[in-house]
Amino acid sequence: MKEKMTEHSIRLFEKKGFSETSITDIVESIGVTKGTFYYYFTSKEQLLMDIHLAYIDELLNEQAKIISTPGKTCKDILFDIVHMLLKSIKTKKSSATVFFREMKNLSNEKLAQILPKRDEFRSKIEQVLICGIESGELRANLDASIISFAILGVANWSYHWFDPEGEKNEREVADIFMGMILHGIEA
Amino acid sequence: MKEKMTEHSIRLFEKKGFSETSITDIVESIGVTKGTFYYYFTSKEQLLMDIHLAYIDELLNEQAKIISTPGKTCKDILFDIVHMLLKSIKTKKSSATVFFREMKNLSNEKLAQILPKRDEFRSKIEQVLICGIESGELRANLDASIISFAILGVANWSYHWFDPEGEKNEREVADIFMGMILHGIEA
Amino acid sequence: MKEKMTEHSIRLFEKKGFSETSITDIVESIGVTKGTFYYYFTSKEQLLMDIHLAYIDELLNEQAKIISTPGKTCKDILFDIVHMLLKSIKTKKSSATVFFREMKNLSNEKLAQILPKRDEFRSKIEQVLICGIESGELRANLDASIISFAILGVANWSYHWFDPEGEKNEREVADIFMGMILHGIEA
Amino acid sequence: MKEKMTEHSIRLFEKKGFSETSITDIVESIGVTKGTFYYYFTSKEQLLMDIHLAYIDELLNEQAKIISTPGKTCKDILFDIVHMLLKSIKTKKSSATVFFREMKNLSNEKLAQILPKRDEFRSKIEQVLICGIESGELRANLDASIISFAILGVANWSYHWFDPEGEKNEREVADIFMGMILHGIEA
DNA sequence: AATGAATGAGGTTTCATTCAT
DNA sequence: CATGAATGAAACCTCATTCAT
Repeated sequence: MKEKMTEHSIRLFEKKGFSETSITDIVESIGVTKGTFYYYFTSKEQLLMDIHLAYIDELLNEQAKIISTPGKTCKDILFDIVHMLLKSIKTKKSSATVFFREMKNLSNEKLAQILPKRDEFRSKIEQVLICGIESGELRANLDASIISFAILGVANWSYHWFDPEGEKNEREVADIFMGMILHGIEA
Repeated sequence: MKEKMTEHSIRLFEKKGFSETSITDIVESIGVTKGTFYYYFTSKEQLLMDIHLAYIDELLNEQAKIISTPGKTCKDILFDIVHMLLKSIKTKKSSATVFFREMKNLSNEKLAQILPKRDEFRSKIEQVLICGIESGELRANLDASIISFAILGVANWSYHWFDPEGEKNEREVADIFMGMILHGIEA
Repeated sequence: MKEKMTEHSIRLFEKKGFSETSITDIVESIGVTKGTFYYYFTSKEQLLMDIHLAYIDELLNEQAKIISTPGKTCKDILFDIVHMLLKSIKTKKSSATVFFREMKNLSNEKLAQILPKRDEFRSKIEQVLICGIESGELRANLDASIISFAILGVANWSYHWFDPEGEKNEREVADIFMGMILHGIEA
Repeated sequence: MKEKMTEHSIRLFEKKGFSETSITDIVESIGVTKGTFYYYFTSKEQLLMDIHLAYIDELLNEQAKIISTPGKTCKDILFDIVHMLLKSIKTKKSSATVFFREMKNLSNEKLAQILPKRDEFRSKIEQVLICGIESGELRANLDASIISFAILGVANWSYHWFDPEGEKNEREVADIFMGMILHGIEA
């Protein structure tokens, strides 16, 4: 039941926004009453926090798996991370949207739990870049920090437009993205 | 007075979010009464619409100026657009945040005015890419559409993290971004 | 201008109700601004009072003319009064509706000016009835007071349904009404 | 509680008018909070609609009982209907006032539910008249439609003045009314 | 004679939350 | 586990009115 509520909430939050979705909206969407909601969640914010945590923890988890897999070049790792982000936008578009858009609805204390994880994710990318520079795979004069933001921008921005049912699937988009990130677009 | 109200609203919307900012918050921030707000705006949504229109129209305007300036290569144009986006995030960070985050608070009719403009901006970038491909400046095998989203992602994502007072200014960040976009990061 | 404003107000009050019609509605309907309204009227209530006074004074005036015309039987007078009420509903339907429906929006002091006039109108009808009873024109056992209310009811209720453009004109309806009032409907 | 709220609302609407009565007025009159009101009613208009429906349905119901009772002449039926209307004005004066005066505060969709019922009530009276004409009880040359409005006017107008505590009770007034309606007032 | 900026009180409605059952 | 009645604070918005110009 808690799971079911969370699912429905994510969908509603994506469509209408967190503030614009009322507890009534949520409980009516699954045919129970408000009391039931407060049996499973202590507050609306708690529910939002659950969604955030589930999303970022999953991302960090996937990222860790990618990084720790032996026998990969840094470029392989970067590709896998970008690909994984697109896959997550494909399968969890609603969660992604809520995650990127509704963060400000968390209280400062809750934010203090989420923000470090967000930065950890980016920071791991930066480390991969540095590792690649040191190993000679990547250009020596890169600003690893700014480039990590650039790569995140390329991948994450997809939640604004990427359509999993569209012409290109997430693998193809990841290929195109990595083509540009690695080799640029200049002739 | 209307201008003043809009300014303060943008700042508040950025900090607290559109839905979380009340008319009371706005009018108290400048020491007038609610009636005054409704003397100048027909609704809260109208104010949000004004902000959106002002932002996107300004972007389109700047973009048009860049594109129509004679004697530029396509790469110059791309650089100028990315640079311009970063400048606009620097000087109008609040507006940018509101623009990218609070779009769902517009009614469908209002959205129908904004979305085409947003896509026009992206589409212009795609045209520059195509033009560059045809002239031989850019690689022939690019997917101009997806790449236009990638470039937008790199630039626009900055509103999440770019600090105009930080270590790098908008010119330097634009240089780094264009370095990656044009030449890639591979050694 | 004052006249024009009153006319438009009556029409708006009829259609939307007094409370539901704002000063803005009124001034916009004639293309001036709110200041202008307050140049001519001291308050919205004052305007309503003007409408009430104009209506009831006109009715009393017409009634007085009918009663004072020499050489009429009481039945003639009753007919003329009923006919006059129907004519007034025909030509001043909006005023009539406002008069009968929006009285409660007058303050007690204003009501104290209107109510005696309303009762004076009815009372005059009662006097005509009494006069007719004494002269032998009307049945001796009538309750003149209650019958005066009955006659008023027959005539005034017309504002709910009488359509001057309809099948019967006000003269024909007055004839039918008086037929019933004088001779009843029994075979 | 819902019943209690409706009762108090009717009383307040009668005294101050629908628009002039605020939700605050209503809930304060029974010592609950505004939230409670909206727990039972979806809107203020819904409450007004409830009142209208309850009133007209009750009238139609009573009318149907009168008409379907066997062994009555048409004149009996007419008397019973007029008497019933006066009784309803006696016992439900507030509802009657609200019903006759506040109809314009219903939206068009709601009106479309009420108006047919109102006309059904009048139409039933017309049918009784026609039946009486055909049976020879009533004069052959009556305009049944207009006369039905006249009878309704006589009876319904009472809500403006009838005082159940006054000199005459509703039975006596009904007798006087029917005396005029059946036999007229002429000597 | 008319305007337009500003007010402030009050309107209807929404909603997260509580709690006895 | 779940309900349903109730709360109360706060939301957006309207509007009669004032007043300097």
